[in-house]
Amino acid sequence: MEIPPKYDPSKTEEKWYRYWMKQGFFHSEPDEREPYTIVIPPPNVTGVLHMGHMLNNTIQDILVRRARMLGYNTLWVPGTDHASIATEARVVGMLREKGIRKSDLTREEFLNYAWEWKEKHGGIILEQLKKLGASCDWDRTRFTMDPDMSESVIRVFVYLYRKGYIYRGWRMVNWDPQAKTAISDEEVVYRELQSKLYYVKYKVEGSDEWLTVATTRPETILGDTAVCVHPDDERYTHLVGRKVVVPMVNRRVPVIADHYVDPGFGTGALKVTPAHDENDYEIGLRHQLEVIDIFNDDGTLSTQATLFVGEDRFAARELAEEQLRKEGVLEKVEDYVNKVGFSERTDVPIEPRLSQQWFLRMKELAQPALEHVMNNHIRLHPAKFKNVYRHWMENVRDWCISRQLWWGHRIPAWYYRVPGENDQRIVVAADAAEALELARKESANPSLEPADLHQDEDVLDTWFSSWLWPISVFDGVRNPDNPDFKYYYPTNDLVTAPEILFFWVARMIIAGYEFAGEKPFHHVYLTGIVRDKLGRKMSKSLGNSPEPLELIKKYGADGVRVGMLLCSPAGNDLLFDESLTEQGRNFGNKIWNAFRLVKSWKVDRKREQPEYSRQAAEWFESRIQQSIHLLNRQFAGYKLSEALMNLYRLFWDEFSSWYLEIVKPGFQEPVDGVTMDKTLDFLEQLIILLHPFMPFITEEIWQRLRERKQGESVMAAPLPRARKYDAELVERVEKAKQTITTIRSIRKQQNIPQKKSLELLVRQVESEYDNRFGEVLKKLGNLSDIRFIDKKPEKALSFMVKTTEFYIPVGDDIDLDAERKKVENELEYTRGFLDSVMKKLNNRKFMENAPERVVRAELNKKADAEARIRALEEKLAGL
RNA sequence: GGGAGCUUAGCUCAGUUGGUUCAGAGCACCUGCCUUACAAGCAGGGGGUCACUGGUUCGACUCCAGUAGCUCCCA
Repeated sequence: MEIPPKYDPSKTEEKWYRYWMKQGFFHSEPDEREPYTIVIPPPNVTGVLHMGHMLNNTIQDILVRRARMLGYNTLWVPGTDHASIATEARVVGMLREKGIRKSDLTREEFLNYAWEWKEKHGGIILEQLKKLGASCDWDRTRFTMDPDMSESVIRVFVYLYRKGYIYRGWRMVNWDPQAKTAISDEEVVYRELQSKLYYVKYKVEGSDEWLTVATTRPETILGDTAVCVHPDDERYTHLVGRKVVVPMVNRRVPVIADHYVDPGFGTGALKVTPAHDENDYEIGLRHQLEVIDIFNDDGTLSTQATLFVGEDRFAARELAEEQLRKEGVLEKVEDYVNKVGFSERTDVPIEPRLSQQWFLRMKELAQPALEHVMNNHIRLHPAKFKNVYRHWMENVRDWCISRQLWWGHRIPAWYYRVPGENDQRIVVAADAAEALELARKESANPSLEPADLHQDEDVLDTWFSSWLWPISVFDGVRNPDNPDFKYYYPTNDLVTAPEILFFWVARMIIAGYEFAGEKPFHHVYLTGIVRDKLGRKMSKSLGNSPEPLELIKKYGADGVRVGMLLCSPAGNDLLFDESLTEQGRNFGNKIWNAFRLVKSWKVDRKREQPEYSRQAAEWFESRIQQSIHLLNRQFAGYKLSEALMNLYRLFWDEFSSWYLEIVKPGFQEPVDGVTMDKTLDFLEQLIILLHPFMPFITEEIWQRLRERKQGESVMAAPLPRARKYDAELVERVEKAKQTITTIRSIRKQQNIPQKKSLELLVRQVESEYDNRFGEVLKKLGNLSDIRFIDKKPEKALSFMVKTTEFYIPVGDDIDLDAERKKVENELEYTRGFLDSVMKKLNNRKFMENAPERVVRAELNKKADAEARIRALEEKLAGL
């Protein structure tokens, strides 16, 4: 069969993925083997594949495929999360296009639309992962709102509430006025903004004096309930305790003193708006200030503001500026750069807002999670993230877990009234029936009806379900004794981005210890962020992100995988460039052509194996082992980039450029049987080693390499184990290779064509030249003969490898001057080298303090250098 | 403002407890080749005062201190 000279991924990738699926290779059930488990970081159900996913899932697939080939019972659980805010925004947008407003719908109607949307669009990203070759067990695909997963979330909420970890309280939260929900601290991104600093005069009551404050948000003056100065600020001590009049609203508010104020900023006087600034709120608490909330939930001004009611907060800012100017109290306006928080979800500026939310107390829960990372029970790769992790965990703050949305897990809290009490009572229970029962009991009122109870309208933060992911995908919350959970948990590796170390990883660890009594995973591999060549984060708005599926189409999934990995040492950001995927594709083509060459050989079983081929096979046997040892170390340290480079060089340099070139039969000549078998065997080993990185091309070649039965696959081939090998042999060949390279170099310098065969003379005076690979030398160097001599020959080019002198007789056309110059240069260098060695050896302290090993090494260097110098001097004399 | 980390070839990065072949790899670059496996290739080659300054040491890319620049996280 004719094999095309270029590898075409489009002809193989679909075919083999279907084959693997059909054979059920990705599926796992518990058995007697040791398990190896990864749960996918569930991508957002609204998401489409981006470069970050490509990297992340390539790495997971490599780990999973390797584990499978090492004989583990391997499971990679795929799935998606429901992404409350993002999905709800998407659905609201879709409805708007149909002319439907969310506010016109009941909760149930809205959720019907949302589910419809999810069923239709929710699986795109998982389909895309298949194109990448991801060997997930698709039979186990999970979604964070699956019934059993939802039940787990509710159970956990009830459990934590009853344990006293969950409470409801007023807090300053990060309010997203567009999504109309609170978001967590972690979902706020701070950006520097060019804004203005307004200096506004407040009239001191009962005097002619004015007090000037500086603010970036003049519209919030409407909610001012105090002006604050530093207690030690002498400019203002006489005013403390007096009252000032708030402009625009003419409210009388006290001047208070608090250490929070920075006397150096602005005028040293701070206007205090407890409802709209976290620090002001704290000050308000300390000084029992009134709280006036001037905003509605959509960021417009409320009736409490009294002015500009119904205007958007930014319009109100301009109106306020105008009004202040009109009142003559706007002293000046300066340009000012400040940091403003934006919602990660909707990208609108966050409004600090006082609202009633549900919180999870974190301090205590975080303890075991902190310890087990610090003591390496759970290992972070690279370990530098331990510091960051510790810092966060030691300063962990309570987690706001409620969101003012409908799409998600509705908070299982019910409110009801007891006659004679002002505040509603709360019951927390797994469902309405249980809640009713509880409420009846707690209120001692058995006549309470379902209609008397009203469930909280909010849903839980999405992370409040994904923190259970490693447990709940195996139903470990509800059924901790089920066989899947017992077998697959804890999982082995988690692969994710450092960006969500706290959002998700830390919380999963917390959940693991709290709900399963055991860590969720042994290792966390933190990938870098995919950036463009210029180091900018890839984003839709910049348009600097390549379309992953287009890349796959262009370079093949294997090429893209290699490209991603080539630039991604763990934890470092990777500067992605399309040329890397090109390199990946080229590597695939190299593999393809090596395969093509070997397959093209005609075999003559009667033919005897040439000596050079025997030598090459003997060497490569050890060489491949050397790489396997290294590979195992690299995987143990999660150095996947290096592992790939190791194989890349093994295949390209060692196997293709050296081994194949040695054993390659002459034009139209057959190869002997022994060499053919050996070569096929080497190639097969290399293909197997490469499979986790490049699943498709390796399957294609593996299937063609030998007769295979239906149902067989390289996926199931055992990975070659590390065995003992002859390291010295590898070293010797390195010397032989160096000799060949030098001969080639000389040919090039002297314009001697490769076709012209040469004689190589070896002079062994002080060193022992090893001619074990002489036949290899002859073939690759095109040498007619290798002879040993005692005396330097006339009219010969010379070179040295280590301490061995080599000569190539070239007759009359030798450039004596150039040759002399070359030798002189080398002499000078070697003498300098000897000097530096002698400096050490003559240093008494060195001889006393340095370990014997090092001293011996220096003595060896001395001997070598002296031998070399003698040889060079003789050579020079002969010229 | 607080914390962490980084700085090695044009680019992206390795460099394991300070000591042989410790200054390395890939890409890029230069030169010569369309040599019937591969031009998505082959052969050969150049390139770095290891950010800077000082200290410890017989010996520093490696340890310590300071300086400069960059990045990230948190407030």
